[in-house]
Amino acid sequence: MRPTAKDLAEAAGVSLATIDRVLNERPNVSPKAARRVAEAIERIGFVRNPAAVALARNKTYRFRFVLPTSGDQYLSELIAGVDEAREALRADSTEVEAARIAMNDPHHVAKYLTGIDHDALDGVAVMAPESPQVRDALLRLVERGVRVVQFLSGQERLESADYVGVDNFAAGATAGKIVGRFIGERKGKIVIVSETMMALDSIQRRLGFDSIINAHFPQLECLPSLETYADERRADLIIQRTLQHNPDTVAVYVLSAEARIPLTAVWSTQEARPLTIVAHERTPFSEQALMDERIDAVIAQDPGHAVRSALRIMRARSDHRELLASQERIRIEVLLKENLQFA
Amino acid sequence: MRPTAKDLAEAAGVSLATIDRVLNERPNVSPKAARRVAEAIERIGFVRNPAAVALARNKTYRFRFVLPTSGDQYLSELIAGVDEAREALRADSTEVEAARIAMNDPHHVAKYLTGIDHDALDGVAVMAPESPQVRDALLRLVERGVRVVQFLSGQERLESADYVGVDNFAAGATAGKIVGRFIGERKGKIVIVSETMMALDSIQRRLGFDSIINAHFPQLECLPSLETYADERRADLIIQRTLQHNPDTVAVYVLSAEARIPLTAVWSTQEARPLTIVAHERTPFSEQALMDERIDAVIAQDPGHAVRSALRIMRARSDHRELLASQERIRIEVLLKENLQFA
DNA sequence: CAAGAATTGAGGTGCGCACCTCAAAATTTG
DNA sequence: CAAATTTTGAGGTGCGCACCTCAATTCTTG
Repeated sequence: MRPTAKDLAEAAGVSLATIDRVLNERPNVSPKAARRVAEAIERIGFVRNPAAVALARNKTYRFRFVLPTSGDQYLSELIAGVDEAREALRADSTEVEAARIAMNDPHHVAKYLTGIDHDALDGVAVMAPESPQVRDALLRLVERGVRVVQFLSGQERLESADYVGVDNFAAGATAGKIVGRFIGERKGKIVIVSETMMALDSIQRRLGFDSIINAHFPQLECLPSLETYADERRADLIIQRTLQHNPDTVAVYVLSAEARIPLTAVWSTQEARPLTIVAHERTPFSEQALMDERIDAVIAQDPGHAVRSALRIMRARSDHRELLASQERIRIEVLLKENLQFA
Repeated sequence: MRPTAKDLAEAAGVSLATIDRVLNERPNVSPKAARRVAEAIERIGFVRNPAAVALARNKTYRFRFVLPTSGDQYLSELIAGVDEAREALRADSTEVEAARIAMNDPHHVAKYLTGIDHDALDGVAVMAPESPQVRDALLRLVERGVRVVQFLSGQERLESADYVGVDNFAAGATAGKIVGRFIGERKGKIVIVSETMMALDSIQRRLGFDSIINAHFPQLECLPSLETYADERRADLIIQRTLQHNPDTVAVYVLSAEARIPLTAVWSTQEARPLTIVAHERTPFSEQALMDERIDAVIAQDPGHAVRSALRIMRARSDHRELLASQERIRIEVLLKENLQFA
């Protein structure tokens, strides 16, 4: 039989009350008693029954995802992931919500974060661009006892918070390797498109991409990043112009999550010439384009996994529990037409 | 406040005893009462508290992985995954064990499976090659109330069991696409090595690989599969001979989980000539070879994820619970040097 | 309509732990 | 050494549910 707290009390030669004080880190425990209990835990292999703990505590957890208002299909996938998790966790006394706020003004984001009621919320997963104000607001949240996860965004990593997402330098490098190897011996230029190069993740992806191309594929030349600012007209214009000025373009790399606008522009200008095209994130658009062989590869991070991972982390931190690191590593996935695997 | 069984009883206008009968599918419930309870569950949004259920049931789950005795590094990774899961689930009254049995004689495997004590075990995850006898033994286990998962192996899929693992045809196709695109325009032959072509998964991978090469890369020719039978001497011999007879070889595809023996043979014969090499499964060997750029890509299925998935499935089946399908899909990962991401 | 069967309700117990109170014992302090 | 303080123990309650018993009620069936 698995030992209970009562068995532990006997083994340690103390009362149940003292066991309770030790296990729940209550005050008024002598070092001697603490030692005896710790030793007994080791000796008899005591492990608290999480079901009993959960029942006795009878606590409901509240976690919030803070996501941008703007955003295209990938954001929808994320929202879907949050909804799915909310349903799945309803049974476990865990409330999951998603807030959408405008991310263009860091001051506004910081204000929102500061305004969060810290005893109504156990954790937040924040997807916001880097800014000192946001950074400070996050730190203050942590100080007030809210578990913070930096979520899929190009934030400077905080010591006191967890990060969920891929290494964007590596993601860019992976894209670079795929582009380089798919093109082969041919010489030519690579058009690189981004929504904005202000974001840290875009910068890191670009750096990773360039590092591989420069080191391994000297016959290829990366053009300066084109920024669409999520503006369709602007995207059409600059992409058309760039492709016309560079008839020796052999590849297009879209490093933002949303590839629809730039690639539509590419395909409208450029009908016959075969380009190697690599984009980021699995969305209905990129899925379809992979199936149609209009995109060669997609570098992705699974949004559902990211959401679940953030929740597991916040939950574990709330309970002062360890977590299984290997399960929380978000993979840099390489998707081809062949390994899409629809469920 | 979240509704409890008591609230549900009130809402349905029945007693707690009837609620208990309905929830736990006990006999002697009139259709009328069942309907009233079902309606009330919907109406007030009742969800059983899993912590309370677990505590009251006070059941310990026992799951066993049945793995082959032979096998190299990938099997070690699997065992490590099982060990990790065992530790993680110890708290949840779940015992996880791994049994190693010889898989060469299907009769022996079937006998082992038949000998399993079905009330001492809640579920088994079996990694065994296809055979009618094993298939029947698994079916009998299911009939006796043991949850069965067909685990990472080329079994014919059973209706009454779950499958954890990738679609091997798609995995082979993915390998084919990578090989084809990495080689580019060049003409040449592809050496394909397998431990054995008796296994269903090897056959499926080969079919997937061929289908892509034939359809998209007519300049490449797939040679007949070389079978090593896990014999180092034999591998050296046949691989050397094949490479010498086919000086126009441009790629090697190893479709078994263990790439060490065949690739060592390749590298020893073939020093200078640059070959595109694709193998399966992430192991210390394949990791190192990727880092050293002696392998170009690895097609992998995460063993840790597979183990956790199998356990989640067996647990959910035991509790008659639904599970989150999206979480249980094992991805066909494409690993390059760039996206290895050491933890 | 009576006897049998099926259904329902009331009530109790226990799962393992958190959280609380109060008194007793041990230790520290002036 | 006495008083103040800290530490410890005993004991109780409740979390939400599963599982059990027994009596009361309703429904079948010949």
